[in-house]
Amino acid sequence: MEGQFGWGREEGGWRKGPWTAQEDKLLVEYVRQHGEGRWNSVAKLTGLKRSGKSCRLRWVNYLRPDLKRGKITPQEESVILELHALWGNRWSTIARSLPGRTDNEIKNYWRTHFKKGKPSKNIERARARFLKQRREMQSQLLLQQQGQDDQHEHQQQKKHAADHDGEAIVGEEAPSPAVSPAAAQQQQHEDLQMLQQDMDDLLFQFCPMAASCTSSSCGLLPRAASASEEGSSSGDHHQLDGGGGATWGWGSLWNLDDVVDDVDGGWDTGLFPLLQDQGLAFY
DNA sequence: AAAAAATTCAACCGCTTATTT
DNA sequence: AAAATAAGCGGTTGAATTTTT
Repeated sequence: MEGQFGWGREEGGWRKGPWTAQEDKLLVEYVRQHGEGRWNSVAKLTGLKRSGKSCRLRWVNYLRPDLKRGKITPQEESVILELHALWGNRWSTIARSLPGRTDNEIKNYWRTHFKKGKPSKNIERARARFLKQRREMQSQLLLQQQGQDDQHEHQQQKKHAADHDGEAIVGEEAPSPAVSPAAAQQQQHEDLQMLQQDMDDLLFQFCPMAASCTSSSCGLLPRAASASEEGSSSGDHHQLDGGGGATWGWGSLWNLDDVVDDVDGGWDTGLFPLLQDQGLAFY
């Protein structure tokens, strides 16, 4: 039997839910004989219990032979990034510049990777790991310090206030020439804290999202041609109403995912080694 | 090792636009 | 010219899968 899962049954005459291989076969056969379109007659002619809408969707998003399978490539990704910055959520428009990719696919990709406020999961994870690490480190340091810290009037050690809006850059501390051992310790401690802060900032900076998207990596014009596809109607896009548009967009190249996915080492090859040079370990 | 949380993505829905009758 | 039907679009859902705890 087939209706195994709760959603996948038929409802109001039409089957819904995931397509089976047999259904696909029927639809493919139909298209071979009759071409694309006239989706409502699929059910009549083939006995498939699917609405025309469902048939069209299945064909367009999955069965179409010119579809490109597999992961979105880095090149494709940057096209998506740029075009989205340019046009916002006009998925189908964007898809026209990515042969073999569907609007649905691009939409999904965007949502899972770049949805507002959500840096790539890799960054999130790295950051979570890092913060955890830092927490532990700090408490450890605190204990350590309490142990050997006698009576020191630490007057202005908290000089860097909490609201750091500046752009911290790693390593610009100059250790003062001659200092007592105790002071040196203190100094070291501060350095460490500062470094941690810096790393924190760095992680964020690593995810640019500053705009400046001039369509560089791909020669794509806003409204221009690309009409070569499907040959039918040429000017089919709706007017670019003032409302939509690029509400925001980050630049094109910050493919951390590439680094992470393609190179095996993940973060070991990216930012972290740099930080590890400072004598800090992660994981 | 198992349970919980997070992610993914195929497919749905409602709405708009285009085409046909 | 208007109503009806079909196609297209973008947002949303939720089962299956993967990752984390």
